[in-house]
Amino acid sequence: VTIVSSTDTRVRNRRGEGARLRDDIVAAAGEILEAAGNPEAVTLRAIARRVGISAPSIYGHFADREAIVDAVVAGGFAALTRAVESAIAGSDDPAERLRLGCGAYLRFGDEHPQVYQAMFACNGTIATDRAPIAVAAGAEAFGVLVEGIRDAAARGRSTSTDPYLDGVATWVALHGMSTLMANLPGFAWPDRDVLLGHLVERLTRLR
Amino acid sequence: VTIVSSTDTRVRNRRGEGARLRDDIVAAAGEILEAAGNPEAVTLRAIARRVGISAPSIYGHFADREAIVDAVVAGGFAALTRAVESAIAGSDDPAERLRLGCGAYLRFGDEHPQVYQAMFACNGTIATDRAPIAVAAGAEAFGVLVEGIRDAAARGRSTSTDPYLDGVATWVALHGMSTLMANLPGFAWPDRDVLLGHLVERLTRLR
DNA sequence: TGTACATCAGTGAACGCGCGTTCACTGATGTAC
DNA sequence: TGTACATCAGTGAACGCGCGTTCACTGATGTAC
Repeated sequence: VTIVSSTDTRVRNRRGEGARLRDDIVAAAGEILEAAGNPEAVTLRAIARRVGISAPSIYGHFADREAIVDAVVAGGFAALTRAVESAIAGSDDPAERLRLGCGAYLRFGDEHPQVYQAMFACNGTIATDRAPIAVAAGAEAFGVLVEGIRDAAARGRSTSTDPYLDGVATWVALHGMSTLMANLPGFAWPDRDVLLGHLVERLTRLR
Repeated sequence: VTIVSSTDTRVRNRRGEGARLRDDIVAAAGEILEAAGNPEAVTLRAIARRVGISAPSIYGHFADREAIVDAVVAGGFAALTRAVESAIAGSDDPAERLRLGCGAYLRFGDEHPQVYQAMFACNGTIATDRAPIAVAAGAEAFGVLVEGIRDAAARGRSTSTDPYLDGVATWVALHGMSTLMANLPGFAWPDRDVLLGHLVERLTRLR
């Protein structure tokens, strides 16, 4: 167990290296979000306490509080895309690549449930500005999924005749599985891998 | 458009009817949640402004702020169960009943996206106390789904051999579809009913 | 090699705000006699 | 029928808190000469 005391004093960055604080701020924000389970807990003061700086120092790197959460979300999308792409690189078989990719997607949600939630919680009123970020970044990972289904169909491993529709279906199912399992740990869930395999198989129409 | 001015003054309840304020408080909390899109916006003062009372009056009916949100969530579960049950009463055909029930579930999510989100957002740290409520109340609606699949299978309308697993699969897919469509309106969604029909058909194994 | 100086990476105190919650209270409304 | 009184349904002022943000500042670090 690593305990970061709140009385920690950080050594000041050397000249020219001030930008490193930016990364520390984003990392701290992500940790606070993950620990508190709610984006409102990611306050400038909480971040400052965790990093070991004073709150106003943050303004050298971010315009306001919201910009920090946006950076956490952007980092989450980058990490998710990386995870999925490195997972599917593990096989040449199109059906297996679909399974690996979806498994990696779900694993990301398991490991960073609050960041994952924040990534897709740019709902209506609150952060309409962030929706385009999510759409653009998520579109990349989503495109990989659709291409995977198309490829599997072309090579006779899937009976899909509408890869886009099947891709959306698979994605919403994965999303629902990830968020519900995180939020309702008390429910009598079937085995994670059985459920995942079931969804992927039926929705990407593997055979 | 109905505009409820914040300078509205409420007529005081007559003696013995004080409990009516309780319902007004829960209704106002639900409206604020739905309008603001985030549970932190449901403050005692915002509720008081909307109802036309002073903030301390709320303490006659609720122990604290959290209890109000809990009441909204409980009301949401009751309404969801009612909606699903009244929808499936519209047909005797087991496959059609599944479609109708899932359609009603999704419609509830469409019409009350923030309440729906709050119902299932009793994540880890924040409101562990609320998880049992969700599990118990949701279990009722979920049981209806599993029974529906079992019934359809018994009458030859579904090829399901594991109604529980298929029920979970259907549920997580509906949940994912509901929350993602609400949160990412900018995405190029397929037609709502096509996607819904697709998910229900494949996951409950209709034939 | 020494020194004045610009710049960088932050700090500390303070502001105004809305919040949950408490406290003592008020005034209308029913009820007992 | 009248009246004293208990009760009910709230109110108004105040508290302490943590927050985002601003402002003028400080002191170490590198650079020009």
